[in-house]
Amino acid sequence: MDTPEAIRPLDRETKASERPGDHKDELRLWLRLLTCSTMIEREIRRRLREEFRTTLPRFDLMAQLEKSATGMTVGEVSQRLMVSNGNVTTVVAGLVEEGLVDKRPAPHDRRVQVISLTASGRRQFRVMAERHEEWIADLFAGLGGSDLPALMRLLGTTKQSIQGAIRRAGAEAEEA
Amino acid sequence: MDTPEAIRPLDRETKASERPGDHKDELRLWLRLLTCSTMIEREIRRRLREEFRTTLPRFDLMAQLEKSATGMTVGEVSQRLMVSNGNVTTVVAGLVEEGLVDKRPAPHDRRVQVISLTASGRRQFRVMAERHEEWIADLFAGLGGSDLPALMRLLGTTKQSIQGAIRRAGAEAEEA
DNA sequence: TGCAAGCATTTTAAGCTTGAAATATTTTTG
DNA sequence: CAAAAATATTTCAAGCTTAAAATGCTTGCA
Repeated sequence: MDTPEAIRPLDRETKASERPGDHKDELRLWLRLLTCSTMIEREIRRRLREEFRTTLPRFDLMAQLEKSATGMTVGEVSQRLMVSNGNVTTVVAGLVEEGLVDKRPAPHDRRVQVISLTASGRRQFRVMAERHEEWIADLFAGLGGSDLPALMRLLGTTKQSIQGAIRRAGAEAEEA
Repeated sequence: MDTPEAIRPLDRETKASERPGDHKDELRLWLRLLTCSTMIEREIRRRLREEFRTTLPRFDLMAQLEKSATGMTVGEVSQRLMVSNGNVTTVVAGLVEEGLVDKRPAPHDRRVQVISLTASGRRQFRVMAERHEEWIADLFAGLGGSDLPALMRLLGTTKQSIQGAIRRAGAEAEEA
């Protein structure tokens, strides 16, 4: 009742250009991307909780720290993880509490805090990271041989597209 | 110093099967998927806040309700949105407060609450949905003509792969 | 030198999210 | 029919997240 006959014929056209102002395909794509991402994230959270009694934010933070031998500042971590500074402060506090992470002021600039894994943190992370890698491989196991690189490439293009759009929006706000 | 010569040659091989136990490609794919999803989500949240003083959870909830003429139960919404029941309760409370959503007990089963958009809610949602669709189209604007359906297809395969893995994990837990 | 501007981090207030426990109702079963 | 099991929702406690304000330090400049 809300799909008038007059519009029907266009349903077979997939080119957005032939349906000016209609972007349902992009919307569907976004929905599907979000669904995949959400399902994986939920499952990883669940398994981290079940198997290691920890959370995804903590795991992600430790993963960043593990990559750096010398430690990272709060600012660096927050940029890498794409979360706010305050967020890093909070999550780090929990990890310090558990003795997995070390936090000390930088020697030359007392504003800066340097965060690093403790020996115990590094040990525990290695165990979790190995399991995590298996979980991810398992979740993507249904993709055929050529699907993986193809998806990788398309998501690369997508990432650039997103960054471009965000940059455009930012530049627009700049002009004011 | 932590990349011994002996391992180097394999770096050119992309087939995981030739590096038993290694799933770095899947890991990179997951990271990229998550990055895309996170960047879009953050940008949409930002624009919803700036332009409409609202949040993504509220928008998503209204979007579900808009699809149903007769209203939906809390359980239905929570399943569709893949969030907990308690979450729906909270977000609905806010929307009822603002007069955008209506909530009433189902006539035949007093455990059930039926949620629906008010006239005002429906009106406001239409405006937001139109802008939202434009934003998404803009974010994906950098994808070439064939990229969109290709990505759609690959994400479909991915979704099935994930669902399979989650089902397997669930069945495993069942056996205990 | 002294002070203004800039930076890195923390704090704060508000809202989202979850899993689990509690509540209220309906359905099943003995 | 009554008790038990199942179901729908809400409440609760804990933790995550953010933007904005506050704090404390450094740097550049007059």
